[in-house]
Amino acid sequence: MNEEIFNTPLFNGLTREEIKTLLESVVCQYRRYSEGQLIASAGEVCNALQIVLKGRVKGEMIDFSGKVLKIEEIYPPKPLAVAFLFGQNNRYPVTVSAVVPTLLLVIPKKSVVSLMHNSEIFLINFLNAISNRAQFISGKLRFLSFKTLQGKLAHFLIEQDNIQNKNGRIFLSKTHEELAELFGVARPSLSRAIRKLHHQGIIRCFGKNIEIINWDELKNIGNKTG
Amino acid sequence: MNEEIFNTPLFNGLTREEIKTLLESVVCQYRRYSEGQLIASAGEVCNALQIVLKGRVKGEMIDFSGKVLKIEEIYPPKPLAVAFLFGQNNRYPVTVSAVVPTLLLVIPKKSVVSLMHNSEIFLINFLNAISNRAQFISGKLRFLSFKTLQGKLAHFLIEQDNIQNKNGRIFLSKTHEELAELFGVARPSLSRAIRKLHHQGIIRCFGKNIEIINWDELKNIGNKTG
DNA sequence: TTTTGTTTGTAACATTTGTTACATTTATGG
DNA sequence: CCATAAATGTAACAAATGTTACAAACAAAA
Repeated sequence: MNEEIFNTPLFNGLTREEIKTLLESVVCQYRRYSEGQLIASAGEVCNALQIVLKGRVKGEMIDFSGKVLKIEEIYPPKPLAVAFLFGQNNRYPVTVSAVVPTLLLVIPKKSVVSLMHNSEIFLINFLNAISNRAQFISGKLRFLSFKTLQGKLAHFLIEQDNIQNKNGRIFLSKTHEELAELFGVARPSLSRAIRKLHHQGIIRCFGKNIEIINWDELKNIGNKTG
Repeated sequence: MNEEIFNTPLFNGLTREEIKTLLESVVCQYRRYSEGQLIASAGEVCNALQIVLKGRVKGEMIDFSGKVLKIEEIYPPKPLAVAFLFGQNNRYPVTVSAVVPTLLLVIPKKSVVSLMHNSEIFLINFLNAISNRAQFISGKLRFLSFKTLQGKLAHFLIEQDNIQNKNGRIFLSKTHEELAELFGVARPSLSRAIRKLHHQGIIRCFGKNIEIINWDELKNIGNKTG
């Protein structure tokens, strides 16, 4: 039995013995994939829970015209597409393949239901997993709902201040390039937006450190959402 | 017992008797709200499942500066914030209030867990509800990821054709105003985008009817995502 | 230190979208 | 049928962002 199984958030709060017993009570299997091998195509029905135990897996969105668009990577010991096992349209939204040699634990939908019946802890963990996913996407969506770049930036800075809790002194752990990517804009545009806030006397910049000076104004800018 | 309870998707596949028995086995209550009354504030911990049985409920997002931003309305017999009952950050993302006099069925989180234990059908229904929500948001996110208006429009038209399945003949059930709102752009901008596709010979317009002529080009436009 | 590559600042210009305004068409009620 | 309101087409201009290019600053390695 692979060691990573015991670290999966889905089995959080269960002892090793309990996990073993649970898994022995249902049908499930290991599956190995070689580098680059296809795991599931976008649109394919998702009828099993898959947990990455070794290696790495990526999801790619393929466009109407066949161009590859976006990538999300999943590392052990995380499950894969939890929010697409149930629901009306339970199909993979992306094409999934192994980045490196990968080991998956595959648990058929029926077995997942059995597990939820046999263990309330697993049930709660599974609900948490889906909910976390929904909440994560929901946050992203809210972020994108800010129409202007200034709005996104202001929102981001305020959020970062909440997280870092350094009283208006924020350290950017990402490069401008990465931030621009996150915001969905070009890098020079982000530079401009930062410069503008600086010139307006709302923030002060020292390299990767930013200090918020005028809170009221910053919050007002975050205002314009659409 | 309110009639709408038997129509809730969460009790789909259960007989009236089964639903009655189930609900009598757990703690839950009705709650009435008058017009405009606050049901839950954004940020408040969500520790009960709420089902709208009568009336109407709205969710409003409130901004850093206190301005109201977006509204989503929920009608009977739908549940409220299913994706925020579990998960790490199980707090209401929006402020919820009653639009008209409203009756809610409130089922505490613990009772929900009991229900899932007592009825596999309810369990599956609940999983479906959360998953549907996640899938819905996920789709919206993918939609917003198209950077250009032309891209969004192209994506929308192709999607509509898939849904309506009329071989490239699409009927718009929404006004341009509503579509523009959906796309997050101004109405004249949407008009321009449509006109452009028209002038390029990619689509033909007859009032609310649109016909796709050049599929390849349309798909190529949807290509530009970011 | 020098060298090299990465990150950042900034400018000029192109493109896209927003805003406003108004004419035209299309529904709707009387 | 007319009268009115709503929805749509379109133009002119403003504002925001993308694109490209290059220089300056910084970091890591030789």
